[in-house]
Amino acid sequence: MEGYADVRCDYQRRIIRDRRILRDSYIPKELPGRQSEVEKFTNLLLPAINNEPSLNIVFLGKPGTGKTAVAKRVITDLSEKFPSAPVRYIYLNCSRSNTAYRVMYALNREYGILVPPSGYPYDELYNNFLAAFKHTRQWLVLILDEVDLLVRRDGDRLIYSLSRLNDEIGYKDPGIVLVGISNTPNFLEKLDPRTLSSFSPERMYFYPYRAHQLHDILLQRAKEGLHESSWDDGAISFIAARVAAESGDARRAIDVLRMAAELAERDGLDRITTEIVKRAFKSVDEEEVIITIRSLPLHHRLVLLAATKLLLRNEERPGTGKIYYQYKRLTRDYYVRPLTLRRVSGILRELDEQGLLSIRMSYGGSRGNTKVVDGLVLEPAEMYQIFTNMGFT
DNA sequence: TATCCACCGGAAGATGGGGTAT
DNA sequence: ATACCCCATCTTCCGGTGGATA
Repeated sequence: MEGYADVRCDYQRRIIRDRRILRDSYIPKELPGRQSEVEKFTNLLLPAINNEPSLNIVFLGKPGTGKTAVAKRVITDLSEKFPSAPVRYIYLNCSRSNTAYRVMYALNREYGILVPPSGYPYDELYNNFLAAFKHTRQWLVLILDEVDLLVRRDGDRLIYSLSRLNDEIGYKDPGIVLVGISNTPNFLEKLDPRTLSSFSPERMYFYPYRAHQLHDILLQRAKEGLHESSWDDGAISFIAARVAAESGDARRAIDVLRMAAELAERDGLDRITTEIVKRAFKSVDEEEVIITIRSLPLHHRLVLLAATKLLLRNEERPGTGKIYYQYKRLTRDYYVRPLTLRRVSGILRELDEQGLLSIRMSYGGSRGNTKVVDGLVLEPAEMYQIFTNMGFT
């Protein structure tokens, strides 16, 4: 796919001006629909800039609601605007640093301490960090993105020790401002009460974008990233309306715009139309599924394939038992030892969380209670096609 | 109303892989 | 060589679960 992209660029660049702007990682100067959040977050950090205690903060909201964008926008703006403030900003994504140890490892590195990525006692890294932090005499604004992943995997000991730190530090000394970003709205309920009471963050809720906000976001990306008059206004409104109806996820809306631009260029068109956008929705769904499956371990793939095969055979709502049986046959074909039922049950849950299939509980009385697969993200035939393209049968 | 089906899901421990320090 | 540390993934064990059934 990458190879084709290069060729395409050589002979046809009628639509896309700057591909980077069509990615969700690009953070524009202005964030449409999130100006008040930018303002609120900025104000919450101002005390630290003035060398005064500042509240901890948590961003709560579904994916694609602008949490990361607001956080990054504000810290880059603040560090440019107040370059000599006694504040240091660190952004960490907990999908990579998903244990307390790894976060501490990252913090050690940020403060110039070289430690091995594993092998040391956690407490030693913590003490390293504490000493270095005190030595700088600067406030630390620590943004932990996707912090719910960290807590789910490793508990809340990191949040506990970092928020407790402020109490132990001298009254007039610089402290830590913890900013947690969570995709799960009930994140705070999962914390230990003791942790919650010393963390006790100011909550900022991020709601799904509405159609007009998505429209503004898309228009901004189009103006910056696409050539002039290379899109129909109707096409952009269509994306905004449909994404608002299904999720309000700006990341998805931007993805669709990017895909529509690529499809239009590939077809040699000079503008993005509503027709192209409709195709782009389908391509984005499929692209996402393929990427997800590629990142799946073997047994996850086999479980998904087992469910797909059953659905393909018009088996309605297969339960864990049937899926496990089918999965065991697949493991024979691939000469691997099958995992236990307990594990496969867990894998089904994980596939559900990744959005590849959807699971429902079935209370079947004398036939027992079990999880039941309601359906796949794609049609079973499409899913099966993806598997065969990957060499599974 | 007690029982029982067929699986649920938490807890704990095993396994095997990475590492440091002495 | 030995003793310790971190970590993801899986197994083992086991007390639930809720409606159909006897």
